[in-house]
Amino acid sequence: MERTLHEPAPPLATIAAALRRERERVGVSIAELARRAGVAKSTLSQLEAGAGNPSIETLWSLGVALGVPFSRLVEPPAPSVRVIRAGEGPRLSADQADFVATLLAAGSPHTRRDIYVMELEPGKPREAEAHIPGSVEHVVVAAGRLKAGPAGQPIELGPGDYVSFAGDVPHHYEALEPGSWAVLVMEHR
Amino acid sequence: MERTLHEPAPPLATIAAALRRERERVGVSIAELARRAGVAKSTLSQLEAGAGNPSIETLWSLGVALGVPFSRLVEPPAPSVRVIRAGEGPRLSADQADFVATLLAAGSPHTRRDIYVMELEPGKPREAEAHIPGSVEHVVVAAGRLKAGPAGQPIELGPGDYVSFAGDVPHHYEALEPGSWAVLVMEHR
DNA sequence: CGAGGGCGTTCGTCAAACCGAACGATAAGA
DNA sequence: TCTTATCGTTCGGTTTGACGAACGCCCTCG
Repeated sequence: MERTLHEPAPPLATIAAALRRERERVGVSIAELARRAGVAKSTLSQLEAGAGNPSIETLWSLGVALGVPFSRLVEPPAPSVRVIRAGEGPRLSADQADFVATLLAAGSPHTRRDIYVMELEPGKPREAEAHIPGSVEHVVVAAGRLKAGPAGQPIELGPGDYVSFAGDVPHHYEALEPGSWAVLVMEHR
Repeated sequence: MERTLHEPAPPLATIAAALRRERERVGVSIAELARRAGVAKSTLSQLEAGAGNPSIETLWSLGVALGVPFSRLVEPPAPSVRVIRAGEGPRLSADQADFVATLLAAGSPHTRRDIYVMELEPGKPREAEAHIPGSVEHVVVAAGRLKAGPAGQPIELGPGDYVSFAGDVPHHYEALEPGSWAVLVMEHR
């Protein structure tokens, strides 16, 4: 499997900046915030200074005391426009099939929806395990032909066709033509 | 430590479950994931066992190696076969532009995500009003070329290209070639 | 002026997160 | 069967993050 992972990126510096930003937004001192969060103010001081590598519990407490969701402290503010050119982006390849999925937009805990571009080649089909209960997969074929669906009732699809099915049972994808690809939206419960 | 009840959920057990779930989704062993993430497998083993309070850097490395956003590891996760053939389905056509959108899957209040297939023809571009605050649009071009994006910074896209941008400001879509179509995922909040 | 109380930083101690090595279990192959 | 590989877990040793106390600083009030 590959590792083309240019994740958003910087964890520690982001946290330092986010802590200071959110704390000043609330309008409270380091000492006061430390009191409310139940952490030593020395710890908080060093965190805002960019030093340190806080534990989850420490950072969680600070998030609660600040009244902001946890993710705001660890993820940089989202750029309004993101572009991922064809072929770019983090790729997840299955070892047992000619199958490459590119993650375009990962769902946050609140949106619960991942968007992939999935490229398949004829031959070995991709047999997918059952995912977590309640997940649903949506597929729109962009080019080529492919057979997809839960085990036992595969559907044959052409360009523009759409299918959705439960993802919490075993299912498979199989390309019928070379160069087939599709947009896959994976929806979680 | 005291915990406010407003905040979503406790982090410790969630992380253990999320790590295991995501790791099995990728289909990789503890040892392998530990290698990729650059952490001791003993650390990962104990984390999945529910013991421990990982540092940000440790958990971040695991998130990168798993190809999932950080927040999915720390916050709880918040049919059955439908087929819509190309050209079928409820169509929404704009009056002022050569633009047809087909609703494939409407988002429930819980999923907050609509999936469309959008067909455009060159000529009059589609100028979209600003939607409700917090909405995000995701576009994957399936065929043709189109220019899309918020007013002022349009992006030119070809097959396979992906772009996402805030939907709560005016934006537009414009086909540059005949027969252009794209998958549009509209995300609400 | 000097006492008091707030602030943010620095320092020494201690618990624990992280690591590497060793362990038993399981599976594939000679 | 014996070997070899990988798996996940457990066990000391080391590193380091969290803590509390002490420090210097700037106010304000007596």
